[in-house]
Amino acid sequence: MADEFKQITNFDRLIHEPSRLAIMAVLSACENADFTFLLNATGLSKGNLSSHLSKLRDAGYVNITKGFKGNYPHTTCALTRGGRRAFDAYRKQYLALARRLKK
Amino acid sequence: MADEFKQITNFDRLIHEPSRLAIMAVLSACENADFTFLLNATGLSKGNLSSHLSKLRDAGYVNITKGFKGNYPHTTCALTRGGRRAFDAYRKQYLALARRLKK
DNA sequence: CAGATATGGTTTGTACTGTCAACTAGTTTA
DNA sequence: TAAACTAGTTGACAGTACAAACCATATCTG
Repeated sequence: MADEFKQITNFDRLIHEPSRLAIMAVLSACENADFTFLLNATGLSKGNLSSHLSKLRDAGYVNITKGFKGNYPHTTCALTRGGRRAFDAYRKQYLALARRLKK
Repeated sequence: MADEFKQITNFDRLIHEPSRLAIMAVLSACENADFTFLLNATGLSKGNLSSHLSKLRDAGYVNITKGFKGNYPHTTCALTRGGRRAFDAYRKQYLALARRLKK
């Protein structure tokens, strides 16, 4: 039958979590994005976004750069090479299951 | 831009969890399955499978029937109507994101 | 100038969840 | 009768997500 179902349990949970999946999806599309932009794009609360970003940074998936824009602090995020690789791998698994579910 | 990314955070987490997603995917394909079959199909441990099944039953997504097959206890599981509906809804969201990720 | 409000976040607390190891309960084998 | 197997369930523990509170600074408002 299908190892495909077994594969599901191997999804990268760090990415699979909906909040982080949204973040990763946005970042993979936008190349780099600031905190406020992610806030709007994902609909997450600030606290949530902050902690998920920290987790993704700790995993080495995103790079967080803090600086200033005018007088306000300003945080920009981008996928690292590793993050992009991890997301590509996830995407592959995701799409494999999608093909299964389509039928 | 895209509400699609916001939609991600609305995934039904009960189904989205990889272990349960595997279970639901199998059940949606097989119409009804016994414990051992699910064990093999998903690769989960018995304890894990048991507790996830309980959760899905508590949510009203699967129906669990206990009986005997010969002398051994025997548990069969099937999606309820509600479970099938929920899974269909999830599938729709899943595939919508898949289309996004394909590009 | 004092106070209120906005920006851009971080930290904390709580409640939930997933997972594995250990256990129950009965059956077969030798 | 003792060991090993089938078919599960339960308990304990670690990890997580989320909201609410908090912080620092900057800019308006009267």
